[in-house]
Amino acid sequence: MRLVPATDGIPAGDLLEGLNDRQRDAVSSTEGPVLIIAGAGSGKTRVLTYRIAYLLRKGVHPSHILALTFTNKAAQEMKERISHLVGGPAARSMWAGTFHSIFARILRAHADRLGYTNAFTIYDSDDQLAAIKACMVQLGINQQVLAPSAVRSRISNAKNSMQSWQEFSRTAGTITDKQAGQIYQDYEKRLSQSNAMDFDDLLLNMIRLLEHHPDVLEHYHDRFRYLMVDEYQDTNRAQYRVVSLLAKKYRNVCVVGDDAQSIYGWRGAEIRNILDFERDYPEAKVVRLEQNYRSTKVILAAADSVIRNNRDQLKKTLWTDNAEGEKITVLGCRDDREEADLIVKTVTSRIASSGYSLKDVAILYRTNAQSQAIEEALRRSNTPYHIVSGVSFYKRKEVKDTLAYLRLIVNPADTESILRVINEPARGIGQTSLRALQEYAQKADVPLFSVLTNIEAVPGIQARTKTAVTNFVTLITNHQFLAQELSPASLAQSYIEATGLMQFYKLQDNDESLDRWNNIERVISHIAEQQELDETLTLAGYLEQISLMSEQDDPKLGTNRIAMMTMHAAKGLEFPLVVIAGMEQGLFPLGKTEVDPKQEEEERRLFYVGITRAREQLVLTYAQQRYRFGEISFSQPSRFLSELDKSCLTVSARPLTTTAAPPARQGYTTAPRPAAPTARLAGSPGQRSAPGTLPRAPRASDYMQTEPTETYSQMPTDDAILWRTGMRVRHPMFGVGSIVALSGVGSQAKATVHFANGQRKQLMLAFARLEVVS
DNA sequence: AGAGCGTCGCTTTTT
DNA sequence: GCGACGCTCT
Repeated sequence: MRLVPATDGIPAGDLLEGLNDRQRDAVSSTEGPVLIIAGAGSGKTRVLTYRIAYLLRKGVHPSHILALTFTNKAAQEMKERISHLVGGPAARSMWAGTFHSIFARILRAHADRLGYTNAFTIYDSDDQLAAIKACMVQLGINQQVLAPSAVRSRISNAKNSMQSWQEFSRTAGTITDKQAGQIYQDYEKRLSQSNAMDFDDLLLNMIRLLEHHPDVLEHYHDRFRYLMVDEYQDTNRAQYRVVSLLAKKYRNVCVVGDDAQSIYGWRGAEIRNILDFERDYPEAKVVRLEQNYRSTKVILAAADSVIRNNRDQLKKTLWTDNAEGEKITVLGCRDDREEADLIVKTVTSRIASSGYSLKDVAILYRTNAQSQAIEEALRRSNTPYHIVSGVSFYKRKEVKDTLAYLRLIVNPADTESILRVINEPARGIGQTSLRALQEYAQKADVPLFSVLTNIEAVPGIQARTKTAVTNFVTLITNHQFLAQELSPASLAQSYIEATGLMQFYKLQDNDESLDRWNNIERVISHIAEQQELDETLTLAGYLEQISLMSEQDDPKLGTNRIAMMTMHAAKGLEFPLVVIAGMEQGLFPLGKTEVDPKQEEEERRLFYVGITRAREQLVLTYAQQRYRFGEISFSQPSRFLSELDKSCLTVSARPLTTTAAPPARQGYTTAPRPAAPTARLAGSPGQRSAPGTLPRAPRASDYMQTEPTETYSQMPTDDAILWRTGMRVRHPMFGVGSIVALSGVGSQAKATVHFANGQRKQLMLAFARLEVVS
């Protein structure tokens, strides 16, 4: 629904046309604190972007606006939409990004004030865990008794609520608490010695910076005169604190959120922040956006019937002018495999009957593990799909090793990275030596790297090991030097070659090691690509981008395939047809939520988020048994199903296995299925779900041809290009060349390319980002 | 020092 | 069902 022509040069007043009264109010209330309670589908993003555009049209300089979001995707979208409204240059010079990336940028500029250098490394949760384990080893704390991951979440929780290790230890009662406090203390020391910050530190250090350096605070007060915070219900105490600090002078702070969509409590988010806004800013203007433009009446009613079961909820009434819509289908299945097949069957038949195209469909689930069974079913039926998960590539061992090597160029003090790669590939620097070196570093109170550079001074290290260490140090320092003159991509290329990592995988020459080798190539190509997009890109900048990224860049956007993702990842998105799979006790709601009503409420809000992603049709499925942790487990339908308003539902308790049943999986039998226990769900168990048709305007996608002949996964198998020898191609790194030979088939297909610069390379077509040059 | 084998725990969700 | 980790053997 495009309400305002997105052209440049319209006066500010025209931005308000086509908005409803409440939206207009929210957009034009630019001065002073504003709280916008934005229900699902109420045009929140539009209001936010229009509000910024409105400010700009009023003459506010873009650099005086700061917009904080929760995900990169949201920030990206906001910038794009603003540049449509007011033009690219203005949009580019305003600051919009995630809390973490904006703060990282500010902290780099003032790192010296806090005792870091501006080359500081950002530790992800795996680095955190490695550091915590190392601390525990040094403290002699048994990891069987106290799980490192438990310590990590306790430290993170403490940091999120701005509790220092001193405070943490002071309030520690039990022995475990005291141990955790000790680990917290050592961990902090370890990170600062590594010139590293974890995610939580990006927030905490921002607070320290603003609180202890009045000149810096003053500077940012005048810099950011208008603050905007999206998804305010997901902010934690530390984020809240930064926002209050920044808003203190001008008090032009506008926060947008929906308490019903708060789903990050496990990460320290405080709904309290949104509930307390009016207390913090008594003069605040409160705007409620309650008209929903997204969903049918049925879907809204269903969502409302669920969320009503939560106690802690701001009262609001969502309504819509949209059509009544179709009832929600609930499908009971025998097991996860049948569930997957049924989802595919239902989706494909609705695509045929309702004129949807593949990209109109989303399959949502609670845990990533559930995607597997559904993926298989989609692949069997040759239905193109796309998994929004993103992180997995960067979690691979070889990718992490590569990045660790690169991080050491920028910040050699990074102990976690040293330990990760110093013997990868094996260089004869074993655990015994490493332990000695670390102990020495700790006693001398210096970073591990400086011990390595001065290895001769360390007693008790074998001569052979010393040579190996010296070579390792030289490898890094040499390339650090080279970094001055080479571009990030060329540097990475020669450096990673020199580490022996690629050679190591190449020599093994099996499918798996070749895969790993290719993944390393992909990282290097990726740097080359990014460098092409941004000529000023530095290696440090690239690494920061990677460490703060989520499922951001979405190469499959706009392609016609079914989307699969967790409900968390689906927040902020919408689809005409949504399937939510795995509606079972123990899976959704996940875990043992009976014991913790607060947790159950969060799960319920997550369900609310899932339901409200749907515009027209919603399908819910559950299975009586499914594979979990490698074995079959049995479960009851989710209690959330019974909370849904019965008048919204159509239930098919017995799945319709009209076509030949899939062959039974090994390990269990396909005995005749007993009637599903769904009598309490709705009045008509066993009724066939008949998808009716919701009248709607034809859209472009209706006429698009879909050819479900290829299988896609999240790995970059590009839409089939017919490669031929003699073809002219471009590689992001090596430039233009021509294909001189082809070998292998399918995912193993390789091309030998002769590049214009004289290089000859064999490249895996599935991975190398080759473009055809015409 | 490093390879090989067995055990354990694990899956929430993300910056 | 898989991967990370620890123990043992060479």
